[in-house]
Amino acid sequence: MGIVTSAMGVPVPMAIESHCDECAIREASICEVLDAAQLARLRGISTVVTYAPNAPLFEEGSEAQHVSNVIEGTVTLYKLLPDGRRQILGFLYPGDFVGLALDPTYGCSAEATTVVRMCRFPRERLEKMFKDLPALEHRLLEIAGNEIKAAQEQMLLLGRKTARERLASFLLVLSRRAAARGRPASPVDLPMRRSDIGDYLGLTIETVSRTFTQFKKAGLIGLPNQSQVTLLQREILETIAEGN
Amino acid sequence: MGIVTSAMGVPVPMAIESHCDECAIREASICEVLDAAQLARLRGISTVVTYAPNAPLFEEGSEAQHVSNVIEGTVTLYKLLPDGRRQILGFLYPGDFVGLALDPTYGCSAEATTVVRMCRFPRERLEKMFKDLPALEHRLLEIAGNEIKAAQEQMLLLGRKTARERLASFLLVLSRRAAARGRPASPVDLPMRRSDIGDYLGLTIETVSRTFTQFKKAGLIGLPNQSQVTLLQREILETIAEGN
DNA sequence: CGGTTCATTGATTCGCGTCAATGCAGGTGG
DNA sequence: CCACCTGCATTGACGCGAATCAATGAACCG
Repeated sequence: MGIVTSAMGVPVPMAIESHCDECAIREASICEVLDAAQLARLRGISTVVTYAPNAPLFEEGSEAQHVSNVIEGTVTLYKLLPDGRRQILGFLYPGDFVGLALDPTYGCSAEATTVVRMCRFPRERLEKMFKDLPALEHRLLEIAGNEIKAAQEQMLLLGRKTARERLASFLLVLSRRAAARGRPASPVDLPMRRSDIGDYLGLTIETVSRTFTQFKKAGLIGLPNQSQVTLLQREILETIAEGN
Repeated sequence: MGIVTSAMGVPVPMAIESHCDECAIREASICEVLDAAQLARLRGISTVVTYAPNAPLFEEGSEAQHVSNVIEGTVTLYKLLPDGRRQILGFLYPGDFVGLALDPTYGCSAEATTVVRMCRFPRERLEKMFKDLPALEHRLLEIAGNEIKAAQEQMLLLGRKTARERLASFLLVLSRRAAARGRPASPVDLPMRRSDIGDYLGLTIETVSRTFTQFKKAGLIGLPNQSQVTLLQREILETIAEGN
């Protein structure tokens, strides 16, 4: 493996690879809309980089030099208040897109939750490529639309749902997401810590923990270990998540 | 003026006009990136519609037939939980864009807050036009990026800020928005009701009201009437909004 | 084995929600 | 012109859900 942090504390990728022939997520990423020739051009400007867990990818307000696709692992996007309060905006999984193509500065910070491999494009070069590959821009607009919808759902959650409703919603989203990727819908993986879940749902660690045990005692979920949840009563969880 | 609601309760536009030569918001809307010839094509598929206050524009989950630009008035976007809890996702002002171009169903509901005039495009026809006018799609991607950033800021507010911080943030955003449109930054207009502010900030009417009077007593704002706020101590409000 | 990190659980506090009353402006009809 | 409504905003009293503070457990690791 490689360097994770330079002598000056500046984060740098752990490792840099190069190709995308056997890319595991190609059909889920921005490349899916391109034919072979176009893909070759895109590959020309892409680099695969690897980050260690907890490595910062970029910080809010800094110049957005790259735009990336997650290939492996999960990435946490968040914003901070000056006193340290944190709001996690999302957890990105393989296939997810990082960095708005057209904005020259990042609106939030990002760090690797697990070991992360990403396919990275220099933002400016990608942008120039839009002129020749309108399909690429179309695809990004599609992705942006999905993100907006997800953000709106999250605003409903943060503004109006109770702790129980938030956690139930969270578990179901993870479960559906896993199913959509061909993974089992039920033992749901939680690659993040309780504090991350809390910061994502606008709750404290303690409330997250208490709500987990409450669900467990009610027979709605099983907690085989800290990072897995079995959904035992999916329908009841769904009712809870919708606020009934 | 025209019909506001048909006999069957189906909402229909109050009035329909036609041109966009003296459009007040052209440079702020999606049209700004087009030259005269392109604009003529776009105009060909556009209609100006007017809605009365409280008229519903569309409902979550329904088919997205149009995509529009607000010309005049303000629009409220929101989501509901089955028991009636409401989260307002945003207030749209002249120049703002309604409806993600690429999604065939609406992810939220919308209604007119005031009298509203909008420039409306049939979604499918607009989409077809993308092929010839890539600049249009580029502009939409830009708009989507701004919306994502705003949504992220709002998630921070809803998940982590206190009532005071939320209201201060809200007033400042409105003030900056007004200034950016060449209006005075200080007596801020509140075209929406207290309950709308509450549903936008994830608070109750009462908390919004109490926080207003708290700010007023502290000399931070003035409340000449129910729908206007004078920002007397902008810097202090800014400190509060950032969480200090 | 002690140290570190994270999760759980309990006791208590507190900010905001809930419930209820009052105020206030605009509109309508007598 | 006034009495009365209606819709909103304000204010107060009280309660609750989640935060805070604090202790204990559990897993992992050098």
